[in-house]
Amino acid sequence: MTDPVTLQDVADAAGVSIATASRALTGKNRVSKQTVAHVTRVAARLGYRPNAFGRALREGASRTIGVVVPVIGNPFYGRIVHELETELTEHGYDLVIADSHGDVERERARLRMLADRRVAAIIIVPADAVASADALAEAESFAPLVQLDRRVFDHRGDFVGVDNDRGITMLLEHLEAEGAKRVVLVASNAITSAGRERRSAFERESTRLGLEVDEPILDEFTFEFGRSAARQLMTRGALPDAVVCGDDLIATGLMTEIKHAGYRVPADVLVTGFDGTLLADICDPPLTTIEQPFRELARETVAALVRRIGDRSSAVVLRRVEPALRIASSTR
Amino acid sequence: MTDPVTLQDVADAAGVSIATASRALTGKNRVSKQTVAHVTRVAARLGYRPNAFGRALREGASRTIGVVVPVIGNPFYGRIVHELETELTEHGYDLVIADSHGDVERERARLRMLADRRVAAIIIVPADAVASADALAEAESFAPLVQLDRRVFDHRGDFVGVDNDRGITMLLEHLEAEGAKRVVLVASNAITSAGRERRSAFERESTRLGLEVDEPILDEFTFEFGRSAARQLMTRGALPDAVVCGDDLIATGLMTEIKHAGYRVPADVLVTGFDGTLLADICDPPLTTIEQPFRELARETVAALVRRIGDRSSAVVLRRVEPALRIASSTR
DNA sequence: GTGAAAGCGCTAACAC
DNA sequence: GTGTTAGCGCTTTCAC
Repeated sequence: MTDPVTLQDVADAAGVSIATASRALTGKNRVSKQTVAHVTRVAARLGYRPNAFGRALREGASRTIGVVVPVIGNPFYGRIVHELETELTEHGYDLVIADSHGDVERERARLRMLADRRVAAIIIVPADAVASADALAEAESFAPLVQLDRRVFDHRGDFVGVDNDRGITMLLEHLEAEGAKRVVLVASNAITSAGRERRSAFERESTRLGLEVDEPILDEFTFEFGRSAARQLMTRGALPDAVVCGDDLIATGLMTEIKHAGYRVPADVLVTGFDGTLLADICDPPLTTIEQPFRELARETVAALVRRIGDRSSAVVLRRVEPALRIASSTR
Repeated sequence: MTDPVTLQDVADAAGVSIATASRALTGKNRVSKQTVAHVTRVAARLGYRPNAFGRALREGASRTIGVVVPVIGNPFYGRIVHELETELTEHGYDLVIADSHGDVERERARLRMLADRRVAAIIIVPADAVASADALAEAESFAPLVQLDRRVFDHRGDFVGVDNDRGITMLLEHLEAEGAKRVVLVASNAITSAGRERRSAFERESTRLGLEVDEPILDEFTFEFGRSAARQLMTRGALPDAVVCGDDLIATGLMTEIKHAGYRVPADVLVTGFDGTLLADICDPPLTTIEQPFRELARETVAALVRRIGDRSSAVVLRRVEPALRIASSTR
């Protein structure tokens, strides 16, 4: 580890002042072409890399975006982060990732960390639609903030997410067309806007379509819960015609356990997921699910962010992106 | 967004000097308990947050670790990153994530970004066991660096990874015990140490066990390739007794396509994966695979990192972690 | 077109 | 136990 080369070193080696070296390298001000070429060459020869702290300290802001998600290991968020990384890199931003583990206190701590680092802005999938409010408000006093996928009810701020209502509606209409008469919802009981939206759409649409609705089973977004929900469902007696799951993870867990008990999907029961992750392709039968437009979500989120960074007082953005119904063998 | 509160603001409001305020808040030097309490209270009231740049600039290093993985969206790396996040946070470090997209040039760019940010150290899963050498050497001149999961052949540096040789050996012994006589390898052709190790272990052990070996099919670590490999395999004529796949993603893709063509797993052919991700539980039948000890890998990596940060000249660490064979229905 | 110098926020060495 | 001050690397006035 050699001593880092500073701008002063470059200036000395090039025989110019540090100011000229700075101007030559950033290219922002009038410097002779000759000097620019010379300094650039010297910098390259010395292996000069600008110190991001010096620059950020001076400029009062970094070129870094903080991203907070509940669980990076969840395929859905993994995919989201991947797309955000691609999109942000194209805009010249770096990414700092934080994992809230779905816990509000941890989320607060991670947001403070991002604030300390003077990130240019924050993208967050809030852990809780109610309890995250304080931490979000605090964070927003430090940096522009955009909510992704879920939003906090009391927080007036930018939001980009899929149209959950539309997704559930498409699923139920599809199930009804496939002949389902009795349905049940298996989802997370975490207090999230996405969960609420999906649940209320489920209730409204099942009524509208004249479907019989069993008592929902609610817990968390995990494969394990999907399995446990299946067991609960089977002890209730006759299975409903269709199970609408909160996400692909729950759906695959549930399907695994149901098949294990000797039932067949879709012959005995239809099953649907939500998100359109890889899991939906991998399970057997492949899962009918709602495809989240990952690329578009990332693009819209970054667009909102850039707008917000440019003008903190611009109108609040509430962007609903259209999902797609992906029909597979689990429902026909 | 109110103007950020600086240490000077706190000092003024508390009626002490900036140095005292600094000492009171960092708690590193002798200050009266009274002053500490007072300054702490004032800082909290003002909503003071230390500027990480000022601190890092002064201290010459940040409390941030850079992590570079090929694809964050891949469940295996998603899981790895999640565990690293947990472990690093416990040590008081933050995490900056970068995605190399498996591309050497992009990897170089991301490593430079991390160097610019003066990360305290770097954890990397190199994209290429040969072509990544230059970028790694350059990065290591800026910050301590630990390789995880894969290593660069020409790079003498710390490495933590699973014992791939042992994993493949366990798989083949298991397959042989299940009666397999003819086997084939379906894996990535990317030049990675893990790939090489698994492949040479496959060749050596299949010979040792007296197994007949078909020509391997090599491409990339994706679900899609798994499917395409299955099609290639089926056009060759009679299927082998067992297919050993480079990772769970390939295995699940392959299994999907094989079943689609009417073959049964494990009745017609045995299939194994590698990594022990969620995918192995979700597919049907569940996949026999090699379980990577994710927690332990993360722990060992961070331990090596901390050691290296503490003493840049300490002996090179080459840590092989023991995998476990997880037997499931795909092989019996 | 270029140089000198101030200052971003912080910590630590040095006084007292 | 507390205050004063230098300086980390950088950009940007302000002179010339």
